[in-house]
Amino acid sequence: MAIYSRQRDLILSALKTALYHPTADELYAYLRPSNPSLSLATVYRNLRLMAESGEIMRLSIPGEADRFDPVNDGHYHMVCTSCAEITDIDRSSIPDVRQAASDSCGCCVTGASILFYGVCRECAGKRNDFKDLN
Amino acid sequence: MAIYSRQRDLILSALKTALYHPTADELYAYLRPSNPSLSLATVYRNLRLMAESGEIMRLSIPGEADRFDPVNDGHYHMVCTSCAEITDIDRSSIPDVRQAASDSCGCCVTGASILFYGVCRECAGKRNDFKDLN
DNA sequence: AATAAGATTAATAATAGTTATTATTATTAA
DNA sequence: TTAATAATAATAACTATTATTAATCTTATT
Repeated sequence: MAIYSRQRDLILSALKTALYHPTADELYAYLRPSNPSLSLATVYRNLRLMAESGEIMRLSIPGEADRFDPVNDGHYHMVCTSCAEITDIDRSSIPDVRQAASDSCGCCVTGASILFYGVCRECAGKRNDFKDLN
Repeated sequence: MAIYSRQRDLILSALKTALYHPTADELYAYLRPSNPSLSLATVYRNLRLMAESGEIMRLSIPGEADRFDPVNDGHYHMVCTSCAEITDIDRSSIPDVRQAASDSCGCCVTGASILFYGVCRECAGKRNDFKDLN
């Protein structure tokens, strides 16, 4: 998808600059001050278009607003159950489970979306400090 | 969680009787005729309570309403990209990828929610019949 | 450069899914 | 039995997202 509009370009570069995985609304809040005429619907629409074209990655976490990742190489994500931060997990480090799924259900499994849950390093560190908090 | 109310009992047994993975709204539509005073919010609330207590399983599929599974043994699911039907996939038939994820991100991964995508057997069969439809 | 065709926008309305509120009713415990 | 607690029905409210539409911007063509 060619960059066709200033707004799409803005949204994509904001997403690429972000150090986390923002929601549509967070991107909007970030861009709004410097682009007062930007519309929230435009943010949603362009994120959807870019996700559909495979240019970026949509990240659905149950019970939360969708988040977006500028890197679409099929990598996975881990959600910290303590602070909700999202950590990237390289795809190549996870064994492919699609064949096992195909064998199990007797049909052709072509994709697998995995969301890991755990405690991120920062939160794990904090846990060790609990004794200091008492 | 003990069965405390007639409504919760109703909702749980309807879910157990269902031959698929219904949404809150579908359960409501199913129960309403025989229980005209049942409230949709009651269905949502009880499903949420039972999912939180681990009695049932909430199934989030991006872009769709949440679905529910009466069996909470951590099994996985496959969504047919053709007809949207959901097939259960036994947990034991899929290699555990949590350790690989832990190793990759350097933190403790305790859970993995996997949603497989593919074509169910019925739809795969239909595909072979395309020639008959022309 | 002018212009016509088509795409994109801003603004806002609308929708879907879900949760919150509240007065009332049911359940449990004393 | 009665007080305390919890659940309900009905409905309002909320959040995330998409649809609508008139106006504006792009692009290709003259």
